[in-house]
Amino acid sequence: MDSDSFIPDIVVGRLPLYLRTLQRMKQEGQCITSSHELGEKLGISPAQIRKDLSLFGEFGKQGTGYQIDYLVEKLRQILHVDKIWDMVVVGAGDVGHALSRYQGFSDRGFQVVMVFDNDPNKVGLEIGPFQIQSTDLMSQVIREKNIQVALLAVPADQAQEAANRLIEAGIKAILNYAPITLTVPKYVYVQNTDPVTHLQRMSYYLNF
Amino acid sequence: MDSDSFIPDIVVGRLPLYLRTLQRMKQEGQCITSSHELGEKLGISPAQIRKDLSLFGEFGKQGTGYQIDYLVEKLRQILHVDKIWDMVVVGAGDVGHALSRYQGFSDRGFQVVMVFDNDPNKVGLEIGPFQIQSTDLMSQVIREKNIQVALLAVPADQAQEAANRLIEAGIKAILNYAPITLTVPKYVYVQNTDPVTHLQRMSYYLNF
DNA sequence: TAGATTGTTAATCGATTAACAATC
DNA sequence: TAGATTGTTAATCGATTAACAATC
Repeated sequence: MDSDSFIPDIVVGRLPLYLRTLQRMKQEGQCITSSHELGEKLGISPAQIRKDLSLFGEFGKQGTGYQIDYLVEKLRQILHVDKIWDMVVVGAGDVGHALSRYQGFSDRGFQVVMVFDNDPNKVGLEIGPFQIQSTDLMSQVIREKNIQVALLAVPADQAQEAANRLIEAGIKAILNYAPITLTVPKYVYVQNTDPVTHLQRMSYYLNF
Repeated sequence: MDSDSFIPDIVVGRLPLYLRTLQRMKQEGQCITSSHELGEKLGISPAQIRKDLSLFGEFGKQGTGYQIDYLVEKLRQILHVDKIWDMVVVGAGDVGHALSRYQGFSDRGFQVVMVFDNDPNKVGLEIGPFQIQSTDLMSQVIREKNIQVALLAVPADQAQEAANRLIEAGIKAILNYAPITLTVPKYVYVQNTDPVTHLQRMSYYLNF
């Protein structure tokens, strides 16, 4: 291991999958696993899993494998989800609604703390456990609470402008649900989840 | 070009992004673009875009670039979205609800035709423009209508079983919203959209 | 024509895998 | 001990980029 070495982003992208699967094994009462078993479940080669993990340390034991508890803890530290990140939801449509009520965040290092919409008719309405806030207050709240993560669920033609405002207010990571490629500074991280691009990636292989 | 050659999946994965951006340019009235301009918008090198496209044919003109209309049409054919694929939504929770009402499918080659849930208390309720159907009818409907695409939005602990039933009924492509790695035969395509794995990929780079 | 941009080749770069000594 | 599995190196494989002739 060489803890100062550069970690390829493609490796970083696999770590959450390892963590998710390990936590599931743990939940099912399992205590130990191997790169072979984990790879089997994920469709990833055992060698790749060992190589990925070895970039961060030596977490296993020859002849035995990996203690699930310990590896989960290490991965949570590596991915910075050994705390809970506050997030804002921007856009109180159907997607924003689903995100506001999603139960799966808090176990895994995140929580929604506020929901914003620029439609005055929506402001004040209940959405899950939140009251919809005006986007007029957005920058201030983000700055005051030092929020770094945003879930962007506005229509495509408003997404870039909303992203600009979020970044200006200090947001560093955006999970973008709008079907558009955002232009952002290098220090801002974006992940896209447009359902249609995923579908089109599959329809390529389908026959009519 | 060599139309019989194997296309790497990583290339297939970029084509929907090209298509999405080109359709947006078209919508804004633009007629011509270049690999340079497209790459600029997507954060992809011009050489890569030209190379990717050249795997499928010669779509551009030296000195000029690409006719957007023509390239859009070709990409739609390549990705098999020059028709509309029928889809079923499985799971009528918040995510299923958002998917059932999502306005962005039909423009881009897909449409939801039915929504299923195994909760008898939900069956019959309205969800967007649909009535929730019992999963008892699911296999039959999928088979009769020859549906190949499913949006899977059930809780994690029911996802594998639901996937098994879908595959058994003839589903070939699953967009999986459950935070779990599905085990499927090789002829079935799965894309995952777990929001938390995306978030964790970003939190790795964030500082407390 | 001069400038621009394609399609394609060859070179570079990076990621994956095979193999094995170390060791539990 | 014998069997299993790690961490790591070197080899292989694949993807990206640089460069340029062709040509609009």
